Amino acid sequence: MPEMIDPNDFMPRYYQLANILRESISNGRFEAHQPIPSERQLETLYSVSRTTIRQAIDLLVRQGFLYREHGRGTFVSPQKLQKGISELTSFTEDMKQRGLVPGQKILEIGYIPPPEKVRQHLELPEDCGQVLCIERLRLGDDVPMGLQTSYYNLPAGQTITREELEEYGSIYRILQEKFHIIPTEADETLEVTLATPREASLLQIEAGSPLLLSERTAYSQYRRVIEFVKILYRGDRYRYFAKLTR
Amino acid sequence: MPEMIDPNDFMPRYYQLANILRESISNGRFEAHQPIPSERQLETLYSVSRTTIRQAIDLLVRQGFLYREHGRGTFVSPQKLQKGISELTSFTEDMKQRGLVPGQKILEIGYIPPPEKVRQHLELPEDCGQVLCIERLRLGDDVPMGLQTSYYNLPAGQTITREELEEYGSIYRILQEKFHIIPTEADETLEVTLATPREASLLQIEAGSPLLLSERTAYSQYRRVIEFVKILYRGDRYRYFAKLTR
DNA sequence: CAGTGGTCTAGACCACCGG
DNA sequence: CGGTGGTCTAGACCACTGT
Repeated sequence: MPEMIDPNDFMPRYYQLANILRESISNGRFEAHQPIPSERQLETLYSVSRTTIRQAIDLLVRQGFLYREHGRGTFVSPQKLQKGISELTSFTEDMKQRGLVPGQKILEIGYIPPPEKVRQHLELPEDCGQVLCIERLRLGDDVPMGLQTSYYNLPAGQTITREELEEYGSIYRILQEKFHIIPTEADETLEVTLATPREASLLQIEAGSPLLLSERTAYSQYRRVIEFVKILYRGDRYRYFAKLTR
Repeated sequence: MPEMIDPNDFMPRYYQLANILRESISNGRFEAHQPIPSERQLETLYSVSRTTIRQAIDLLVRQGFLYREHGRGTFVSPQKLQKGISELTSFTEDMKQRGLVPGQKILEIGYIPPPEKVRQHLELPEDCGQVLCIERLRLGDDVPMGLQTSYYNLPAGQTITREELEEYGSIYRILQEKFHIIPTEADETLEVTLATPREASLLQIEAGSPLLLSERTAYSQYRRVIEFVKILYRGDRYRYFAKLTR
């Protein structure tokens, strides 16, 4: 019954195993708070060494699917701990995870000389040229959720058009599929602010309503800054989740 | 010049090595964006196997001190990525990390029947008794930063007194030193809210000012819920940091 | 006590990067 | 090509848990 590991697959074995185990958890084949087979058992079950087993389990523990207890075993995390958070997601993915249909209304798209703060976050020199700036109203189930302004320093000669953005829906998808740039890490800050009249009218709330301001600098797999994004979320519709460890 | 690893130390070798490397980074012995010695070099430098080396480096990569590039080497992260975030910290530790002197004014401490929401977060049955509730005004450099209400379901017969709390300053310290309970994991949500007149007067702001509301459920090393904490941060003084990965 | 996860070793081969 | 990190093996001993 357990799916097997293909040694010739391009994916590493520990990764294949992690997928198999994660699948067993989602299927309910392994139940919450119940132990999964011990590492020695998995060794013979899947014919891989214990190191590989542990690498797979490490991954799932970090993702919140499993937890270990020394001398007892490895157990399945209860439901609410299974949603991996503190993950770098695009607005689009974020909405999907929340069970909402993501949407957008493009307000602006074009090249501008970056404001000082943006320039610093993008790690650009003072005499840098213009950067791509996109302002969008973001929707969840067709209702305004936030106002997003993002800045990109794309490779020379490359750009993103309004048509592409409308077609793909998500910048992260374009970056990945068109430029092979994968956002892998980001620093984010969250704070509270109040809506200006313009922000309020776009978000369909009253001026002075509280907003959650997120500012994020994202880095590619090559450790280069790829974007600086500012999102103003409606205070009454958005809640931020994080999973903390020590 | 490198500090050595003591095989007889109670700390695992990979952990000792991680400390040595982290120290070298803070000292500036290793500089930002410069490579650290390769894994094979570290193997002979510290007389431990490559597996152990990699375990140490893995730790520092997860903590944001180092990054790897396949085929090139392992490098020191730039300053701003060195502050490990998304870590579970008490208010006290949080303030220290921000360079402020933590303080508190205890408003209430005593046993109450938990409100429904609190009871659910603490995973207690409907007919549970009373739980310990502590309300404190939290200060940073003697200035009000937030209003904290925390709930605990302590082991039978155990409790925390006002005197202990004033002496230790931090609940996490009491939990650790008195009860040997270590908070190791937590789920947190952040949202925006507006100050009620009472909250405003305690925080010395105007009623209706925006606040950042954090709600956190923390788990012990035994995977038991140990606390549910609600903190209302002053919107003008507090900013939340997170480091995201994918 | 036997079984669990935690740490560790000394190898090996691979994919990737630079000169 | 040689050097780097990425993956993997087949062992070993330890600390901890339960019965």
